[in-house]
Amino acid sequence: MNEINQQTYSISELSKEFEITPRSIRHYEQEQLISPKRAGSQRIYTKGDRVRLQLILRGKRIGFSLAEIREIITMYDSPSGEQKQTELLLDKIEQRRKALNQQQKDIETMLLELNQLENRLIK
Amino acid sequence: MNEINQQTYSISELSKEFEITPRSIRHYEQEQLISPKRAGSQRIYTKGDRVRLQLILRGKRIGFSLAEIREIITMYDSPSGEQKQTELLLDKIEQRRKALNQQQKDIETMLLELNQLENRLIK
DNA sequence: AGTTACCTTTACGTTAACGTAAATATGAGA
DNA sequence: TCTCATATTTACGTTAACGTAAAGGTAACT
Repeated sequence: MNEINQQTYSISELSKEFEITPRSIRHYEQEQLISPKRAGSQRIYTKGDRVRLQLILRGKRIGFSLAEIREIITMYDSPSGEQKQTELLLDKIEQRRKALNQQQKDIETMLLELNQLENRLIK
Repeated sequence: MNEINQQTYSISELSKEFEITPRSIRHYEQEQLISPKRAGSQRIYTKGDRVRLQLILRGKRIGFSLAEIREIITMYDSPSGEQKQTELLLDKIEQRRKALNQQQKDIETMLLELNQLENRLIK
């Protein structure tokens, strides 16, 4: 039992599921964030591609640029072989983490401010 | 003891403190996010303006557009008088909160993924 | 064979958030 | 008075992230 359960998706299927335009998905491909296979000229997306698309959209919601998301993605795709490269990756991971932690703080303060504002209004 | 401790800032002082260009600050003014007083033609920023600028930058770090930030700011400046308006404001607050909660989730998943990636590299 | 529903590539258009340059004003110090 | 630092307004330029045609290919009904 091999080669079974290889579900794939068309571009319109994914665009409907995630509520984005096909144009956006093609744009992400053009920006090297995703690389679907082809059947002739038609793009075919695997489950892995779908996961990657989810990662892209998650990054966008957090406010990352496509360039930043590409950096993250290429970290995932790194051969994980050479030591020097690994150091660099760990560095970048640490940077990302710091930015994300800062965002967490920012979000929490903003949530607090919203609460205060709400209280002012309700009172 | 009134009218004391009214510290103010010039545009370059604020731009240095927050590591942004004066151009950006003027842009925020043009977009109605801040409204400093003037001494002749020169802009003079009060402590309140400074706080507002911090709010702007915090919003930016979270990934908000200037338009969204302006919405939040105008919520703060609302007269808090009419009931109908108040309802609308509470609605918008709720929307903001939902978006922020989603972002918190997104950030946490991304932090988890970074951890996994790191473990893969260290192992 | 004709229409319909998707798909493709190419390419110009648009918006946000500034960058950058030019020309000008102003107060402080040498 | 001259120069320097800092300020102003005006306006065109730039980049990212798509939007929006336009022109055409392909597989499946009718």
